[in-house]
Amino acid sequence: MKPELLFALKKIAELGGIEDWIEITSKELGDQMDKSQQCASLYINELLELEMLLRLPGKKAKLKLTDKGKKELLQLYEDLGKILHGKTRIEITGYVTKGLGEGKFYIGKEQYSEQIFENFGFKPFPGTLNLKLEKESLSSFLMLREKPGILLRGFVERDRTYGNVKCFKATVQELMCIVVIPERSHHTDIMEVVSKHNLRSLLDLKDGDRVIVRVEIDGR
Amino acid sequence: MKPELLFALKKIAELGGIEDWIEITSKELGDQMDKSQQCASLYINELLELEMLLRLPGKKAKLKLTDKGKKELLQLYEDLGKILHGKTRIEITGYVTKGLGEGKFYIGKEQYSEQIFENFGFKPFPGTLNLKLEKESLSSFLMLREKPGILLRGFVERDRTYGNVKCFKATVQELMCIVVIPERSHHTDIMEVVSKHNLRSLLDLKDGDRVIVRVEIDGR
DNA sequence: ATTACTAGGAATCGAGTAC
DNA sequence: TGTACTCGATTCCTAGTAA
Repeated sequence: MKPELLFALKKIAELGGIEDWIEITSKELGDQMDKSQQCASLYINELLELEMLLRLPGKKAKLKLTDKGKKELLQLYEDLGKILHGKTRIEITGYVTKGLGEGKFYIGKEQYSEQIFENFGFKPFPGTLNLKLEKESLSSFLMLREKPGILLRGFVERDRTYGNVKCFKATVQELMCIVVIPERSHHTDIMEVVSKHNLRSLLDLKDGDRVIVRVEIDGR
Repeated sequence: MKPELLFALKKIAELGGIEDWIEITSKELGDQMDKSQQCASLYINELLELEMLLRLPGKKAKLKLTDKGKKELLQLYEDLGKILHGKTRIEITGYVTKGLGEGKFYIGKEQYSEQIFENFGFKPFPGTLNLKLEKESLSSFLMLREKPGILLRGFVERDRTYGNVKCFKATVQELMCIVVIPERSHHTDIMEVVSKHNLRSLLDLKDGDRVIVRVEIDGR
């Protein structure tokens, strides 16, 4: 990807194109970037071509980044974090919510909890803390799902297939825990956390409480 | 600054040029960036011109980013953080260490603590928690020092001049606290934190304990 | 070896303009 | 209004090569 394009993407994101459709003319974008209208128009078309941008036709065109576009910026952000701080530790914030998570179902299975013990050195409490993610954390979660993480291998039991589950070491209020992402889970804004303890009672969490999870990501 | 140059800078940083001198030829840099040797050579010279890079002459040249170069990357990192997460909250990590900080001296002064009360709503405990920063956090701290923060105005008392002090809202283990930076402090790797409480005893911290401080920075 | 000059070719950019 | 085309101008990149 060409640097100029990446900066155009950044500029569009900066103007609000990450969350919502923004109305912007190629002239305006050009002005923002100290480039001509024609040039900005070109950038937009190339970004559309690359499927990093969506456009709603109209008088003043409406623009919005695609997931692919967001990922491109997140990748750059993460790269820089790694370069500047030597590691990546991202914060994901959400609100405690009642289950419905698949996680509990998985963690209950001996085959999974055994693998957690092998990888993390403890047997998890057989329940998950479910967090409804803040809007601002969704992009980070999206990125996290792309990461390899630590794999708990799936298995088959009586005609039922249990898929792989990805784990990430994390902390909640300095307590070690694990973020659990079933490999074939759907696009969701719920994140599940497991721990040696019953986090809900240990931290005295109630539905709606705001929780910050710090997730560790491998340096590459 | 030209996008290509920024990416060259990023690449050099990625190869280790942030902390140490790295030996790299223009050919190698070119290969890394999918550009020709001549082009990479040009980038290097332009970055030297911009004072974002230092070079030690020799057979294989040694390169290292300057503070200005680091700041350029940090700025980009921060921009992206703001765009992607809507705010900037940086983590700075250090180890508890004994005083020598100027902070305690300042906080003891009624004129300062009164201003802290006005700005943050509490009277600080008359002592500071001093952290010797981790190497990885130094660049973040450098950046923080550049930020406006919240200003405690200095004053004059009996021929002695007390300078301005910058503050940043922060948390240590979910506890609200304030990072304090005397405006004319020297380049240092010690960061001082004040709080309503005696953090040292409340969190049972001993010299050498590792502490993560999360500092909030204004959205612009 | 490596760096950096020159010259030519390639791409990018912006003015004018059609739609 | 807007967008996006053509087409020179300019910038950027590379091959060749000198130091």
